[in-house]
Amino acid sequence: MKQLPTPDAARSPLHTQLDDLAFCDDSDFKTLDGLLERRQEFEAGQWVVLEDDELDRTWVVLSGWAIRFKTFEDGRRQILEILLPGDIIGLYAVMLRRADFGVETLTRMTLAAFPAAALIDVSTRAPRLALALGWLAGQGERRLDEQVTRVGRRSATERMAHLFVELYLRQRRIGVERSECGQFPLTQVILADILGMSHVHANRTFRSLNRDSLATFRDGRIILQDIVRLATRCQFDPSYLEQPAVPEDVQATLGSPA
Amino acid sequence: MKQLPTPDAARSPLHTQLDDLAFCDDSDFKTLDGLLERRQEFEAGQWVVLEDDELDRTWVVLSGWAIRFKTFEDGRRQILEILLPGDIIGLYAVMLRRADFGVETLTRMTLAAFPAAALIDVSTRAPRLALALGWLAGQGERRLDEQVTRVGRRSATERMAHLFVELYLRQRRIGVERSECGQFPLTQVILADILGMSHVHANRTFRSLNRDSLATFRDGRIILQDIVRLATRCQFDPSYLEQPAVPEDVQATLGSPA
DNA sequence: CGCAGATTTGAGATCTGTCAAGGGATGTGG
DNA sequence: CCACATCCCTTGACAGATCTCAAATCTGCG
Repeated sequence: MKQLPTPDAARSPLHTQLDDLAFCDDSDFKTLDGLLERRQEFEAGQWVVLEDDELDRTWVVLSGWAIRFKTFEDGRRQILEILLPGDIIGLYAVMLRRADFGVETLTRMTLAAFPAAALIDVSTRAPRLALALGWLAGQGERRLDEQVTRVGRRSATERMAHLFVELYLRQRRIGVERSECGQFPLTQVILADILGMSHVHANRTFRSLNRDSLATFRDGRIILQDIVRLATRCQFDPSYLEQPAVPEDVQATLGSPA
Repeated sequence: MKQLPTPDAARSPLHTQLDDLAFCDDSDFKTLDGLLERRQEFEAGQWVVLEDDELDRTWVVLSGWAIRFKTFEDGRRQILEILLPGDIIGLYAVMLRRADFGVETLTRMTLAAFPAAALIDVSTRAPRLALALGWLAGQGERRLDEQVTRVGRRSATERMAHLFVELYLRQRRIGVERSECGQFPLTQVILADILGMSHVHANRTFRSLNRDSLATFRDGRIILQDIVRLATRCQFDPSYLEQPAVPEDVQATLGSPA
């Protein structure tokens, strides 16, 4: 059975994601909350993870936006993904104890540290929760697959429209207010580095969407005006974002939530 | 302590990868072999996983080459990664019970089926092994990060050189004969779909490397002629392929191999 | 031989990057 | 309040990269 949202609003995005699985129960959430002891605030533009850092903890995003990226010596930068509330940063990287990427905040942000040791405990102490975290990691991998195809096989306009629709749907899922959906704190330089193009071309591409009344810019934020036409423009297929149900055999093996 | 290679040659690539961790012992390998019951042969050009298939098992590559990819309705295709012996296909996808990608063999291939149920068992029955598999998955994710960067932020020549060096190093790791290293069963159409370019441009790019005596083509295979200069050409940084040591606290928690 | 698939090349159109410059908003110090 | 710096958005011009279309060549195979 689905759980009601936790009173603690700051933690709800992760719970919302896990709730969608209809799989964890209150005791799992208690275990999770126990593991997420250290909470930490960041300002916009701060580094959370340095490239090539040794990594002894992973982070859970409670609020705010961040980017995960790689840079070259010559200054080129590729953003691998946008991190939103409910996302987990570097679940595997922490197992390897090394970050091959940097993480930087785009807005004020609340994060919860997830010590490496806890990750190993969790599989024995709360196998259902461990599976749920693996589930989230799987979601992240599916998004990364889509990022490869977006950058590799779509035109500039398609790339941008596709990213916008993805972000919109991810906001919807984590329970962002309807009126706040489709508003992104992204600069055009950041868009360029996500989509693998120069910032000049990112501007031209955005202006083109803007001329077609698909997106606009106000108060430092990108605002989507017509999701449906954006999705049409890039033949958006939302299946890679969908949350599949938990198979029955898995439920049988691990036991249903209370 | 490192284990000696298993007598069963066909299974050795996976063991080799796991051996590098110096982490699993004989009983772990026995457990692994027990899980990999169904072995299956494929011809070149066969489908292993259909796009949008329901997925009730994952596969371990024992020998041969394959690609994991996505296609569009209009025929565009993006190859997400090259699969080599020792790689695991869709470890997370199987948890989600759905493949958002296809897998197709490039050569004759031996695969071992890894039933979904076994994945859930393994974390309780052989936690060290479960961790080792997570490790491998982490390696795969790091490669995917690099694929995003390669496609998004490198020139055509850099992309191709970078892919070649990666494949060479991966062959080295899994114990391919020195004389066989740097020989790839890849067509230029496949190269194009990995690197996010047209096959015409893939040809021109390859010809350019060929003119510089960096790579050549013989008997249907690409053959690298000068790894060092290829690596220089794309400022190759091998750190994303390196196998970090198992942290001491992890060893302490799970116990050392016998 | 004839076919299918793969490589190769040329020509022209299109896309994208680089360089350069200007404008607007914001913040700081005088 | 102004001067100034900074950051971001915007645009034009041009060079270079890449795509598409088309066709020729080559190779393995039945």
